[in-house]
Amino acid sequence: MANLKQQFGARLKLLRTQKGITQESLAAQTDLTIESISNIERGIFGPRFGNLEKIAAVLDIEVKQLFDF
Amino acid sequence: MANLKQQFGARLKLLRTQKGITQESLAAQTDLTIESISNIERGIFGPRFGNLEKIAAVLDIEVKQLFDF
DNA sequence: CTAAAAACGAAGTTCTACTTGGTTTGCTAA
DNA sequence: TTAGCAAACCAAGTAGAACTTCGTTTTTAG
Repeated sequence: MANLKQQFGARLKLLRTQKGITQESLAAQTDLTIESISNIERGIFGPRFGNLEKIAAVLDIEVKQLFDF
Repeated sequence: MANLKQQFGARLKLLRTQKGITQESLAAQTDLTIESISNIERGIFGPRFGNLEKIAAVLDIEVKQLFDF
C-alpha cells in the first residue's frame, strides 16, 4: 500500500468495524466530525497526536495497535 | 508518563541514541531542523505522518516500533 | 425499496507542527 | 582552564495540514 496515511486509515477502519461501531459514533466520542473520520480512514490525512490518543481510547486499544500492519 | 507526545519523544530519543546518531544527523536526513527533532523528543509536539515515515526510515525501523511503549 | 452508513467534493477556518535566531547548559577532552 | 560539540530552551513568526461546514452521491444492509 502506498503511504502511511492510507495504511493507517485502512487499519482504523478494520478495527472500528470489528468493534461494530459507526463512523458517526467514533466521531462523537472523539469530538471529531464524521467527515474527519471518513477522511482519516480513506487516507486523506492523518490525525494529530491528540486525536490518535482519543481514537485509541474509544477503540480500547493501544496506539501502537493502530500502526500494526 | 503524561501524554502520547512525551512517551513518543522519549521512545524516539532512546531509539536514536541506540543507533548512535545525533539529533543533527536525524534532522538532516528527515529534512527537519535540529530544533524540531529536539521539540519532538521533549514532547513539545508530535510529528506529522509524513515525518513519522521519514523518521522510521532513517532509524530503519517500522513506525509501530516508535509507539512501542 | 428503503434507510442508514459512508464516500466524495469544494472551500473556508483553526491549530500546531515547523522554522528562525539566539542564548544557555552539560559533557568531554586537550 | 579552554575549546568544542550536543542538546536544551525560549520567543515569535510562518506554513500547511488537520479539521470543519454544507451539500450531494454512492454504497451497504435489512
